[in-house]
Amino acid sequence: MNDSATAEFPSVVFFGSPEFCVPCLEKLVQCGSYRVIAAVTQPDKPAGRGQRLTPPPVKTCALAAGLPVYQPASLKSLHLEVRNGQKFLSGEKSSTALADFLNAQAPIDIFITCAYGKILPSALLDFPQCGMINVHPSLLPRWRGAAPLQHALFAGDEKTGVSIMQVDEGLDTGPVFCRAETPIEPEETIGTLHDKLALLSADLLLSTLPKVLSGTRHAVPQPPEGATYAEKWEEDDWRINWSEPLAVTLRRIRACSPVPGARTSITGSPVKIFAAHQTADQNFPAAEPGTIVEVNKAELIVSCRDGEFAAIDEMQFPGKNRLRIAELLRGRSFSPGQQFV
RNA sequence: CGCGGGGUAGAGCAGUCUGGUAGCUCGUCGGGCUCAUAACCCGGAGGUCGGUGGUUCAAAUCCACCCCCCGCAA
Repeated sequence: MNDSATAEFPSVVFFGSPEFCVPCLEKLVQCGSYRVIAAVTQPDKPAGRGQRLTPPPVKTCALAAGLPVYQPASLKSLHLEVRNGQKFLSGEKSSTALADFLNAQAPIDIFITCAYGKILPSALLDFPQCGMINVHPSLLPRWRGAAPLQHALFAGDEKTGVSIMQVDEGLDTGPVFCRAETPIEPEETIGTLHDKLALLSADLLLSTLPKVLSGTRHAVPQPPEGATYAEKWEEDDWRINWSEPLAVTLRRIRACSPVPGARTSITGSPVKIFAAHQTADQNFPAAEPGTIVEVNKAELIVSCRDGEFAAIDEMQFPGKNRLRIAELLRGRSFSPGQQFV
């Protein structure tokens, strides 16, 4: 056992699952200033075509870095007790191995979480010296919760960002150490925003972590005013309602592009729309929302509410590739009067 | 073995059920018309119909296996 070389580095355990938090884990490992002793992530799940068991991205990243990986199905049973001034975790079933591991590694300096995807019990929050901090991709207290990126984009916010906070019992309610802002560009999609904030998260984490560990940065409670919750971004949110104002429809499309794709349907066939814009020329006959008012070689123009018109730029039919509108129109014909529903 | 769709010219598609000359829109190349054009007219090039094997006088089409892509559901 020779840990004299590493003993001086703060020890951390990383809790995270999706692609979004991979840059955080990568930078944490690569910067060489921390002893990342394990990654905790969701269990492998059947995913994709064929339902093959698929590891969460964080697992793949952690294994590549040679880190131990724990994937408890549940953390609910974790319990903390103090014996002779020493903290001990105990857990049942799937969390037993993690509890044993953490006890063996104690004392641990800090737990870091980012998009782990499960509620973390208070027993865990109290175990490390500095508790647990969370990297949350919004400007807290705005957009606490599961889908802050989509909601910031869909609400038409002009800026968003990343907050690093002390985790407490509530849902993203803990005091905030540090925030970083970034503008939401007019053409921003969930894809571009995701990538941007994933990198910003990693940068902010690395710049904030030393101050948190040294106690030189204190967390400030979130102001109660301005708190909003970003519910999960689900199927209802993906569906285009052509009776909504055009601006809402365009933001919905951007908040769903490239995944999962904003849904609508035409002539009985479901379709996804990935990009659209407001037409410069608004000189089309008034028509029911969702009605095709103009089709030519390069354009498919749809009526929305209030005499506004959307030109569809990218669309996909089931079983087919996602296509720019001009390509799609070569193999498929539409006529004015047809309805998107 | 989760369910389903698909692979045909550079792009997007039809043709497959009911086997019998390889087709459409666009692009591309050449020519024409025009003050001009992304418009229009004429002409050309470009395909071993995803792969392998089988059935047949004959396979894009029917049968078997394989490869790749996409959608749904989780």
